[in-house]
Amino acid sequence: MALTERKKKILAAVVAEYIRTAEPVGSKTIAQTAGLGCSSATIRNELSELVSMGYLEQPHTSAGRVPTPQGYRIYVNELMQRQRLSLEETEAINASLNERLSQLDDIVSNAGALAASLTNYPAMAIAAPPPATIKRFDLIYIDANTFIIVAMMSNDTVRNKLVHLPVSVGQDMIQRLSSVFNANFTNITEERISPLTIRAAERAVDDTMGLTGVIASFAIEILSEAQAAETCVAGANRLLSQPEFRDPAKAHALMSYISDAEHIKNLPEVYDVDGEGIKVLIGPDNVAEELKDSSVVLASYDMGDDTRGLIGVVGPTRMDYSAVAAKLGLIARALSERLGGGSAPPKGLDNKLIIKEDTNGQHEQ
Amino acid sequence: MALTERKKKILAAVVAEYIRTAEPVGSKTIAQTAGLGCSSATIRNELSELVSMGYLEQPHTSAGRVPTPQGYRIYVNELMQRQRLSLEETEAINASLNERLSQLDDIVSNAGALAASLTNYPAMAIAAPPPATIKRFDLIYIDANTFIIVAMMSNDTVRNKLVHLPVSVGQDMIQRLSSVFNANFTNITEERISPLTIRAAERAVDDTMGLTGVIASFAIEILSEAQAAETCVAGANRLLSQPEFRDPAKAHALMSYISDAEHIKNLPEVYDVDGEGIKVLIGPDNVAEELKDSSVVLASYDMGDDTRGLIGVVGPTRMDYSAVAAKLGLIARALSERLGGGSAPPKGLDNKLIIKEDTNGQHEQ
DNA sequence: CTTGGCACTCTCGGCCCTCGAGTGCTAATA
DNA sequence: TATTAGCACTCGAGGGCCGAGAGTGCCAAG
Repeated sequence: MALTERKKKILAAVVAEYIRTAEPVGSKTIAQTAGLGCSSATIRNELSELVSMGYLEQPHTSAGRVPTPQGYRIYVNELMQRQRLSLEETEAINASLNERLSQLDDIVSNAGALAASLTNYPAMAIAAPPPATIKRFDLIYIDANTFIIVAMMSNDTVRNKLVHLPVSVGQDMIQRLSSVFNANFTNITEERISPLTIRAAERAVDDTMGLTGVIASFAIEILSEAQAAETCVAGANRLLSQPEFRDPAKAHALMSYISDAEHIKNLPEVYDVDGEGIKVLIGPDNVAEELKDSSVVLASYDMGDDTRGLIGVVGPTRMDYSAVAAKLGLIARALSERLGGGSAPPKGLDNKLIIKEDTNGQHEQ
Repeated sequence: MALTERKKKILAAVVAEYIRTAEPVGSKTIAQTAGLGCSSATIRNELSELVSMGYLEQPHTSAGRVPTPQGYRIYVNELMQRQRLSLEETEAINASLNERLSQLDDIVSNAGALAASLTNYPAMAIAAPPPATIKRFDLIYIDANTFIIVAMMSNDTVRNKLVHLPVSVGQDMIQRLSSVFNANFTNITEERISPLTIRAAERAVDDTMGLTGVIASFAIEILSEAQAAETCVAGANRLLSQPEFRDPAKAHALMSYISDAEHIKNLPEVYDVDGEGIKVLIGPDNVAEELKDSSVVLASYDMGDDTRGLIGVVGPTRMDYSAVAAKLGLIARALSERLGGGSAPPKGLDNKLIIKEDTNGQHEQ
């Protein structure tokens, strides 16, 4: 049986009210709020049909109705009115975006943190960059025992490493190493670097001190890092403000699950979000057992370099889909605008320097 | 009144048992477990004195005893036997350490994650590095529109930035910029870089395109970043496995507090942990209102370069202090061994290359 | 000083009851 | 045929009551 117009209105009202209050919704409430001119008895009849159609259910005989996952599905796909964010909200979001993204240190984790703070649900962000290669090596000679490897990558990031040597090395050797690596180790993928090619390079520069190996392993390391998906999870604690996680055991289970970036990285559903769209996974839609009682909303954005980034939010099935979708959509669009658009410089920056950078200093022995 | 030997034993038994079970401890339990040959009636007398001395309290008249913060204090300072970690545990910890720290990407967050997973409490890690300066600039000319800035810092990390120019620049200009910056902007702190000095440099190289400003702002940026304390919080969700956080409101409050690195960074108590010691802050010892019901255990370790790092753990006052102290101590010692010891290379590595590195690539427009 | 004994206190869990929200059904009505 | 008012029914939440059990404090005897 198809949904009559009135059934749709009633279903929408039930879902909206349940999202608001987290309590089963009764016929009387709907008669009052939904504003269709009929009595609660009529609504009751409709409700019980919606139950038998599988869109609603009753926790027990004398309780109100609660949406089923199918009910949410219909709501999300057809009934929900696209929430128009108020001007203030849009402003606020843009302000946060500007503030957070001015220091573009780590887009992934910033996008995640932003989504979490705007939606008040735990958020995650993923970026799986396209395979990168090294475009060019530079070896900077510091002193007889020290040099720096600088590698410029095909995606225009730069990586470096400081090498201290227990033995002395001449500037000429550094020179030779540099040209051999530029000749043989640029524009190739990780798997093309083999012990064989390394031995060959070693012989070519007459290296008896293992320098070739050091540079090669640095190359391997940054190549494999460059293709690893970056993930971040932010604001997991926000789960606790949701009444459905009043039970600490439940809360703990889900929080532990989503707090582990490995889990997120391995979610298959994450990898088929199409283009600009927003994807909503409701309860059992989720593949992971731990998420079967929760919902996930995902939005993708253009990171430039043919990369798409993904931001998402996790919450109870009783999630405020329309607000979340609106906010994620806004963030995704804003990010696409800022980062995307191929290699053309973003408007308004034409006469400024365009900079890609690599930062962060660490130690290693 | 001083604590008699027997009172000490009884107090220790109460605290230990309460830590184990999270339930008030009765006189009978102690008579049986503590193994001092006297009856529960005797213990009762002693217990009530311990109550009037302020080391124990009763939730209600007919319940067992629970330690007060002062009780924990005495326990931690005098009564607790230093837990000897079993061989397996030590092995396990060392194994994790080796695995996690082999990729020394980010010591701070790795140390935090490690402490959390070993103790099963939320953990935090902080490192406030000593002020660093730039030792040397290298500008790598890529093409007429592109160059890379490489800055080697006094703490032997290397930072870099890729600069795209909307105009063409000759290799000679890059050359000149490099020598001016090496002459005027090395070995100085951030505040010594002023608009004035930048203007001077600009004139010196005859720069009309703002290149000087770009390099100078990069210098400012990395100098200020280098002196910012790095912080990380890991495993906040572990709080939920503690019975004292069965109440979601409490759990949420504390989790939100500790999940925010800014809060952690600003904890004053964090900054006066002396040398090798382990510091235990019990309930009201904490300055932050949010931590008054919880305890914090802190251990510091030597990161080399005269820097001390800090790892800590947050939990209910009913924390297993002796296990936590033992584990944090072990981690701190292991880290000190690996990272510390001034600039002398760690033993066993003498004939290997010693490497300090800087990695991580990012974008900026 | 210690200890067995005993009365007392307080919490916890189970049980019962009432209250109220909400339903489903029926019969009357438009 | 669709709607509605009315009414009996169901079920859970909350409150009060009670008994069991754990633990205490005190007393008098060893």
